[in-house]
Amino acid sequence: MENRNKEIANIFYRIADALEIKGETGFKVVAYQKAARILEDLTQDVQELVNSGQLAEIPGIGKGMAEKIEEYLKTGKIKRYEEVMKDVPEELLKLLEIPSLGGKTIHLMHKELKVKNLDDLKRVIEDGSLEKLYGMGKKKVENIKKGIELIEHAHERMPIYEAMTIAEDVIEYLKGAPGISHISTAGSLRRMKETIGDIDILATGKDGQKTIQFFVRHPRVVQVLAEGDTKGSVLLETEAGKRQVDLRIVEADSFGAALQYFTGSKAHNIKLRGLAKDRGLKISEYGVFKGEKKIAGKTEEEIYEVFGLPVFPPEMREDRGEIELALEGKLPEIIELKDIRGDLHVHSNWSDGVMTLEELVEHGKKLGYSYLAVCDHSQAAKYAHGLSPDRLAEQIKEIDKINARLKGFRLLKGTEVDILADGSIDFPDSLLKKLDLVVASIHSGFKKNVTERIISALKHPLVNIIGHPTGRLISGREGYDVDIDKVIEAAAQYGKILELNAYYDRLDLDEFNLKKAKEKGILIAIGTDTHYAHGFQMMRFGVGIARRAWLNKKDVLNTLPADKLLKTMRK
DNA sequence: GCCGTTTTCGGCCCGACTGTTTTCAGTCG
Repeated sequence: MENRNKEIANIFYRIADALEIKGETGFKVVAYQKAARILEDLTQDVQELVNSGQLAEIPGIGKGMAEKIEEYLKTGKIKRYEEVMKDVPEELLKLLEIPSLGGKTIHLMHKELKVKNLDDLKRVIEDGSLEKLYGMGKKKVENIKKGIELIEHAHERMPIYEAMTIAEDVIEYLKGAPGISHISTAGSLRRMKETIGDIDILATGKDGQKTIQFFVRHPRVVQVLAEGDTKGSVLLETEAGKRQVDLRIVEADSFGAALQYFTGSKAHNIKLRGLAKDRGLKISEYGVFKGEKKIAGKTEEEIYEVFGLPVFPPEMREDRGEIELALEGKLPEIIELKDIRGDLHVHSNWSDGVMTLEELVEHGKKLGYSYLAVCDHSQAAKYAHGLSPDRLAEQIKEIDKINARLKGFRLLKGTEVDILADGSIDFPDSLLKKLDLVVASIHSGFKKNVTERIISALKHPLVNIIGHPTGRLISGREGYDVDIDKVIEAAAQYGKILELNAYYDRLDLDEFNLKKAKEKGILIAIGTDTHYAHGFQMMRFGVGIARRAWLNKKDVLNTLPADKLLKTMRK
């Protein structure tokens, strides 16, 4: 069900690619891409919108798109797609992924040299026939060759934690550059997307050229892709492979405009530019202009203020309705990192963590939290030294002792208990009753009746939270065979809480499912699932994703003080 | 292909960079 939105989106993306190669006007290409993105962002099944006749009311979905969507829902096919693909070999679409190679050139090499795939392309590079085409030359071919190398050597998106670590390292390094100030991340990293393509950094500098020269001499640079006065682009060697980092240098007077511009998203910016146009203004990375006169540029506040708009949190800048709402003064408040009063999922050395209970307390206090929920594994999780019922009983006593000595901080007695193959819970009720909170998770049998098992856990009166509800791992696992919409439905029905696991490789629920959960009034618990001290830092990624889903402070359980949190839990 | 109380036709975000040209096209973000 849920995937039909995605299926149609993919077809639209492919039509867009094919049209680009066919040399259609760029506006059609953009129209298909926009429609595809709208479908991906929907929280409802597109069929529901068709049924209620609301489909064509969505801006960006016109008559043509609506017809094609309905056609797909009825017949499983879109004629226009098949038509378009008649002229464009399947494998040709993939060539668009090659940097510095676009639709026009692909069209040309397809028509003139009968290039149909990557191998053909390599051949016409080697035999020199590509270079002879009109408008081509030695350097263009050389750049295409480099582009091919780039995509063939690991260029997939990186997890946000990795990107953030690299960015912080580069920013630290750049502080030593001559004349530099105002350094910031930009792009999808600043918007806190769960994965990042290139790392974008923006700074102001007195001498752009010198700063860029300093930048490209970073000790881990293995290739310089571009080196100009205002822009540098490099590949850095990291443990995970080569990663691209771009640096832009602007004048202080344009910093806000550039930061706004390079933070994106592209769709958000296009909408903003449309607003500018309506008002006879022009907006670029240098500022907002009225005729020749620059009327804003120094800060993001200035830029947005021109349009009567607030400074959007970067996480909201996706053109998902934020601009329209803000124009009506109805932009919702979203949660902030400082609203978090504690971490609701941490492990100790009683199971597979490395920190003692005392160390957990120490770290929790240092972070300014007022509680941490100790959620060690249960006995079925043998690989993780899951606790037997006796050991858990012992841990409960130990935590009571520690809490008795504490003021203004407490360890919550929790568990991350396994949901077993038959949907039952790995601890007896008598023990669960002694806990402050019960997180139930799937850790085995990823393909066996997962939906039913999770729903039976949700029905269990002593289970409060479902941990990492889909089980996906960003860097390499699809997740359980689970119907997450049914799980969300059931959580709403039984008044239960779903976890946003903040560990960077999980971020589960993701932003789309969080949005669905919020719409059903479900409370979210954010926990880092940390097993070691550094892992507490994952909270910022969890909150970032929560912000991308527009969660409010009230949607998140651990913005509550401990007593209220416990009261909520007992309801 | 989408969209509209300044338009149902003619617009659609803007600029940098590169490489190919000799005034511009393609690609990118």
